[in-house]
Amino acid sequence: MKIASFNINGIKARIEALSEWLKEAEPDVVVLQEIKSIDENFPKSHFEDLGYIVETHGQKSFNGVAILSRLPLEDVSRGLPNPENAGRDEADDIEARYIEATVCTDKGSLRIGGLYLPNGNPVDLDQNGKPIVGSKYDYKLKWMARLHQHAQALLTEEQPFILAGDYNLIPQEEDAKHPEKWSDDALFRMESREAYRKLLSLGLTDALRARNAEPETFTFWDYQRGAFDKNNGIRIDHVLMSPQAADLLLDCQIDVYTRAKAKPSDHVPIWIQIDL
DNA sequence: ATGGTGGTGCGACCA
Repeated sequence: MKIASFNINGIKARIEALSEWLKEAEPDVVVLQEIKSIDENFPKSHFEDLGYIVETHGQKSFNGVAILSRLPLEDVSRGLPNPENAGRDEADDIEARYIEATVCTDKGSLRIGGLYLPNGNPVDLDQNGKPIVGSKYDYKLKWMARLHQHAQALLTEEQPFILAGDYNLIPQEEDAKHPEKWSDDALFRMESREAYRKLLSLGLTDALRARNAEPETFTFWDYQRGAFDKNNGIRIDHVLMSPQAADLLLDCQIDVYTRAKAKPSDHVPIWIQIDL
């Protein structure tokens, strides 16, 4: 089974590029981020005609995630659980950033979480250097804490799962062409990286690093200043795998070539092949 | 070096 993650930066602008890549790459399941569309406006039938089931979790103008699958999906859920505020504060879930479903085959099933982690910029700190409550950076870190709790809950179920998407997170210096330029950025700051490291230390495997040790392996290049031509990129789209899922991992690749095509997203797809 | 580009949806806001 081939499973991919792709931040498309707007379904309306990317319908051609996404369709072309689906035909070339033939993934069985794709999690999409930044569909920037409400559910009603997502071109569902277009992708159904290409052989995919479509499940969306959209919102107007910003964010929005989706799952496309050639295989049957079960138990689709939208939004990340919010244990701290369950039933009391819906504000944390206004932004559509998480969708999850189980994909079933003859050999077994796999739970797939598709996520669009908050960017977190600008970084607003108080006099003590702590993120100001209610700021974008605070929202990012709190969202990461919720993701951590959710991953913990999934691990206790002992079911193979993956968490794939745009993490808006540069894990290490080697994941940026110019790491020094990112030192105060929410994508690379200490608090963000620490939260990511803690998530991994639950026992999750970074699929790309498990299969690929090549330097300068990026998934995002800014549209400005010819960033792609200079390979001035960052690795922020990740596929994390539970121990049971990681045992099935066969390959992990990044489809860099899509960034050189007409009307590209600023991100490129990352995919895994698993023995399922 | 100041978002310089690009997306959404029609005025800003987001990345």
